[in-house]
Amino acid sequence: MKKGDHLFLVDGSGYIFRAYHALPPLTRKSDGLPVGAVSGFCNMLWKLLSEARDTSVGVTPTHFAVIFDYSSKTFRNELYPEYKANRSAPPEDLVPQFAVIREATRAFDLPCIEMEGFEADDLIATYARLAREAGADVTVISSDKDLMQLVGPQVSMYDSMKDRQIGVPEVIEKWGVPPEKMIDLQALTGDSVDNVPGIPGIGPKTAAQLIEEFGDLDTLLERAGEIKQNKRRENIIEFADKARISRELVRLKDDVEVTEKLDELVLNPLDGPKLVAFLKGMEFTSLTRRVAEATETDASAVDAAEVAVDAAAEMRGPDLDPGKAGKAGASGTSGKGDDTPQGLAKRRAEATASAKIDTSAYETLRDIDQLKAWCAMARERGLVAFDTETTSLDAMQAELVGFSLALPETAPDTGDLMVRACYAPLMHSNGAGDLLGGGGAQAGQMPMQEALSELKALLEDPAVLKIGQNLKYDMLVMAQHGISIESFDDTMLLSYVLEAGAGGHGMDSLSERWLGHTTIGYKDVTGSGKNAIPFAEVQIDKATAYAAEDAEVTLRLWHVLKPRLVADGVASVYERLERPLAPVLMRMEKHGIRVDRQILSRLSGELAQGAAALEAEIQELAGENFNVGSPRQLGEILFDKMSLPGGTKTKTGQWSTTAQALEDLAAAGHELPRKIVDWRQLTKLKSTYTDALPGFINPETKRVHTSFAMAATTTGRLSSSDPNIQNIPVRTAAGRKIRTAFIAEPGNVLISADYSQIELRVLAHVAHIPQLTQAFADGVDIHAMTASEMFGVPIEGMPSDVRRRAKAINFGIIYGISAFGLANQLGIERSEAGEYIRKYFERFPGIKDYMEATKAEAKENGYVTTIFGRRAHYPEIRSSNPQVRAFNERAAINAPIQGSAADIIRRAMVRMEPALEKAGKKARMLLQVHDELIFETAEADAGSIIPVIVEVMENAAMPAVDMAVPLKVDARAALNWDEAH
DNA sequence: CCTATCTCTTA
DNA sequence: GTAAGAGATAGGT
Repeated sequence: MKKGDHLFLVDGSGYIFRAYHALPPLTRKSDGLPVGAVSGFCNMLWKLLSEARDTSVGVTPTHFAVIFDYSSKTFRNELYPEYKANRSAPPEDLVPQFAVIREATRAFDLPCIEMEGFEADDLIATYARLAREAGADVTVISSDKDLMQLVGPQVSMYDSMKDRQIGVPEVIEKWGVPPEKMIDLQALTGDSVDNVPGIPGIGPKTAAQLIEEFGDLDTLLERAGEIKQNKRRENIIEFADKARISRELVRLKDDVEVTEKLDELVLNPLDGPKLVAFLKGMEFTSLTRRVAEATETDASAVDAAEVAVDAAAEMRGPDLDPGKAGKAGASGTSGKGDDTPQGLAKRRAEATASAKIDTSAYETLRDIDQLKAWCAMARERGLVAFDTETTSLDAMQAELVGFSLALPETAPDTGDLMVRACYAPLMHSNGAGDLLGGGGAQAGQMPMQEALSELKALLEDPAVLKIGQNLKYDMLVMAQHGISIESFDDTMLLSYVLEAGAGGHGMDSLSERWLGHTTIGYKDVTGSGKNAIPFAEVQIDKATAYAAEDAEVTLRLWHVLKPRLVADGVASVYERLERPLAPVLMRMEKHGIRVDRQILSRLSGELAQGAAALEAEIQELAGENFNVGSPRQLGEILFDKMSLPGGTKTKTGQWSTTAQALEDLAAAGHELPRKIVDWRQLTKLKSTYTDALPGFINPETKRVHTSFAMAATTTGRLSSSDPNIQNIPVRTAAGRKIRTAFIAEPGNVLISADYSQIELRVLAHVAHIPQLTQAFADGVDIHAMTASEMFGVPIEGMPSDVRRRAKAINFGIIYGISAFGLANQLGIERSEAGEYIRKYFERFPGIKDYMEATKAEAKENGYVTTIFGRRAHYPEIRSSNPQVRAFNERAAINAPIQGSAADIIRRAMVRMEPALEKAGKKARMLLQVHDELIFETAEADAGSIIPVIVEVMENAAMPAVDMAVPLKVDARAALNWDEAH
């Protein structure tokens, strides 16, 4: 930037609030998204930019930036904890607009700048100073008096709503003091909106007069005794300290270490189609037309952009209200009269939890008319809790035994929530195999088909919200009967979004936690162990108490948890990453993957042979027969009997026989440990995979249907079980053979598409590491680049060991590195590992900053956040036990990285089916392995489908987050998983 | 029969 | 150093 340049700085946050209050309320897009403030903001930007192109107007910007508040927690809160403490929460319909306005800024191709710990005003002050020092002129687009201290010969302000220029004369005219005295003036008057104290009884007029008389604040405070008016004199003397604090609060910080440099703010020509796409998506018809004309864009040829209601704004929503949010969340008061989302959520929780649950009051639906009556009531209410009872935990093999419903009612006297619940038994039978014959249906059950057709009408009615706990399971059960569940909420997912890491999300623990109610256990009705009976054989009255209670508890949980979604600012995580994924995963599980029984059986035989041969050799070398699979017996043989050196003990005092320990012994020339390692590999592969997998082949579908758990991990990853397909071997040749058993149907192929280095890319983005960002932009080998930076070795011809070390360090960083862990991984001394880490931090100082900031955030809030707003809770990070604490710190450092990557692939999965549909190709998504998606499709279609898959995956973060680093996806098709991967 | 411990597989 | 699930053994009930 140079003399003659002109920088425009838009006070985005200030503008949002002004536009919101100035414009007619309740301007909404057709999908209900409130967009009034967005509309005002876009019109303002367009006006500024189109005038900028009109050279007849005097002022034309060469550089441009829009600045936002990041959160209200700034250095000012350290100075004065009450700062902005009386702010009320932003209006509910404004909250979602914060994110959209950032999106709008990007659509205009303008830099969108915000920084944690600083207000927009500080960033504006900093850029204004930098530009001034470069000799350029500055216009601040705002009318906020807090910014008037910046006005001077090179800096002026512009009130875009009143179309008014604010220079030095205007400041003097309005406030009676020149801009440089504005700080002193505000120190005296204070600010009730921001809770800046000032001096009581002094307003702008008196303040200006005092400053005129004494020159500045310090002089005034020194000579306050000279003031004639008694009360005024006393107040100034008494509250002198408050005035000094106030001065520091209103003084803008103009030396923030900003990341975007001035030259990056240069104003580029508008990208017409991009902006038109956004405006079209927002349904701003007249602005769309104006922009299309001015940029010569054919609006009809541009697809409307998806509008982001992203997490970032919701994250900040409650932050804007530290006072009330904090009080409502933490104090024990009932929050009566508190109309913030936090207050409402709290009142709802208290009212719901205080109610008694009576499991003897449930209705059993015996005939179809009773069911019809309940369905009619559900339609009237528009919402119903629903739960299925089945014969199996495996939803693919489960038979429907009955279902329960629960409806909300309002108590006439107190207005509290009351719940009516019922159970409809469908397939209960008498115990089979006893002397009386048994096996017949229990009396008083309605015909299955009629019941199902009533149920279908209810579940598929989008006007009735279905509430369930782990509804993916019920969806799968109902899908077997050709029934889908159309609009729904899931209490398990609500709980997961609200408090992943803070406790379990099963119904029993949720009921204890939120309702203080202990539910009837499944085992209480079925018995356990060898006395257990199938649920279908449970007496109907007992089943009614159990099943209807589940529906009631689910409904009550929903009443408690759903309002907290908005109160806690995590609604978009639920709406975009959790709820829409449930039916997607349901279909993946339902489809399953074909597994070749013959291949596994052959492998089992080979493995058995190999293991048997090794076992014989092992017994021979050991000189006795022992259980090779028993670590305890093995440890005694190796370290007591044979007295091999270097043995270590586990925490329970047993000899450690880990693969690493055995490898070390093998390296020292001992034959036995090597054979143990080999034997373990073979038996592991056999027992866990080749023997176990065939047992998961569904007899009906002949395919394997894993179960994906959506609420199992703290970070947002999925987990897989029954069988776990996320740990199928890949690293060794022997292990990979197991993957060859995962095959496509004849005529089909499997496609595997996986993200390349997604976690390191996320790290580069969240920690703002320029070298990493550049390396990914250039597509260079990231580990080699790291090695080159650290060890000064050129990338060309780098020894593989140097790269290996750098790779271990990169992974270590993601895992919250410790010298101990890195030393272990690389087999080097801890001191050497510590030296590597020191060097790494020296070369990439941003990483250290990121780690410290993340730890501090976790300690402060009890949780950390992904780039999409998902929270991972670490309550034990404040533990007094240093080991526990350190472990939680590492986990907290890892969670935003692992979790953001998990969010990205979730977004891809949610968008994948519509994208494939739109491309007109039939392809089924089958599996997810953290950074990889597996599909099956007709062989002839693979070539045309791969680009669609890659496109969806690589753009999955957009538009909610515009990553600083490109995402890269590799995809391949083959007849089996091993070759596709 | 249930649970804890140890080990090993994946990203 | 992060995140998972699962099998075998051993020891309690």
